[in-house]
Amino acid sequence: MSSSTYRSTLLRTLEQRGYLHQLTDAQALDELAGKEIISGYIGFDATAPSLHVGSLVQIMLLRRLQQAGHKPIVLMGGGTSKIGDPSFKDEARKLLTDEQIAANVAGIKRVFERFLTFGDGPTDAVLLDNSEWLDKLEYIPFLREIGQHFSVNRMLSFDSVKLRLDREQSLSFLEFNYMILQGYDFLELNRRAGCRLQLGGSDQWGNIVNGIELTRRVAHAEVFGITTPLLTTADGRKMGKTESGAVWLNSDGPEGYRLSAYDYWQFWRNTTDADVGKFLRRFTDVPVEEIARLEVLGGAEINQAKIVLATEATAMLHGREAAEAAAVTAQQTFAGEAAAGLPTLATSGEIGILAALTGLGFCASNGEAKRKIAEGAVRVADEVVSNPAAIIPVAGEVKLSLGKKKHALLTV
RNA sequence: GGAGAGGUGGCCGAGUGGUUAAAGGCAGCAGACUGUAAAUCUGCCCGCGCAAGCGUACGCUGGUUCGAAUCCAGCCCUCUCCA
Repeated sequence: MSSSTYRSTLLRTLEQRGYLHQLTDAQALDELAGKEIISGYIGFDATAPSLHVGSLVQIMLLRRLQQAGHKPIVLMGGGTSKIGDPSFKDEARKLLTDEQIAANVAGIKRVFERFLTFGDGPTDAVLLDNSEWLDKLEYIPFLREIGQHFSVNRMLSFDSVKLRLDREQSLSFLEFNYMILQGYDFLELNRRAGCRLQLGGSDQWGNIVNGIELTRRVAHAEVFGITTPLLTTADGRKMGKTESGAVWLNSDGPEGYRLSAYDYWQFWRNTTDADVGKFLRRFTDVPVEEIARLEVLGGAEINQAKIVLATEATAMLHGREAAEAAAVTAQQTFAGEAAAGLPTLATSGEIGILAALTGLGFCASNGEAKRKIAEGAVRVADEVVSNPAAIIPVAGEVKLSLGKKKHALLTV
């Protein structure tokens, strides 16, 4: 791809950094982006207390939008989360209560402030919640105004729905309406905020196109859509899992929905060679020329690029200081030292090896911990532990390791 | 409403009375090799227990049986065709 395809900064950047999959009326959008500030939005689910890296492409997309001199709108799906997006999902989602959703929205909001500048200026980001308009909808007026513009025949032909039907899985009417409500969001944002652009993952194409058509028919406004390629790792796996589960963006928040800055750094550090360039372009602000230089490093030298990736990505989310600290901790740890900055577990002066492994979340059960000990994967102060009944005396700090990558400190 | 098919461990998918905590695959974890990479090979992969063993588990609830994921009844849910 040459950068000469587009003239606007926005589209050129997006193309260069690998965010473009499909877009509607590229020409017109390119032209528009070149001459005025565009408000563009992305919808985010509020089904968990934190977003995870799976949403990071979208978050970065809004950041790029703002960097290119446009206005990002973060649309929290407080309303649509009450339904659940059925797109490409095999089964209906559990329905959440209003309280759960409100709590989730609050947790998610904090992350955006790290990536976007919010405020009242023309290109400052704003955050809206679609429950603001969806909650108040009245059924009959809605059907008359909006429903008449949707053809069921057409909706059934969308991949997102077709897939579900082809696989003989049920799709409730509730879920079927998701598409309509999401389309309605675009119309509403166009009316309220002059929004002209919706961005999203490639699985959102159908929903986005619906919104565009609805807005054109009802508001007679020309609006646009962009989707990003589905992000998978080079070996075809879906991105966003680590040894210990999902890669959450929040480092605070409820147990099970957070990930420390150190672990976040590690996640990026462990990137597959083949993905390093791709990730640097998408998830950091490192200039493309610099990335071009880094990504061609061969052999063990590519690790330099991974460190840059990890540090830059972590700095964006958790701050420069936390990122540097994670880098130092990692460097020391993998050089065999007991470094400060590792996850810690407080003890009362001694602790059973099994309790330590489960307490840190390294193992899910005592049984698993025992298996790992039997496999010779567990080390205390770099000495392999072979006795599952071992009690570790903890004076000061003791390093506990599972495998090569999981390390922690036991403290008093 | 009628007829048929089906609901198995994170996912896919075998299994139709005991040897089944349930084949196989995927995903995951660990070991070896490496560069905290990939590929490959090896081991592990419901919980508790040092172990013998115990407890849970095949949509739900009961039943038959010495013994059920497997048989029977009722219920719930899904799919296909018909009305």
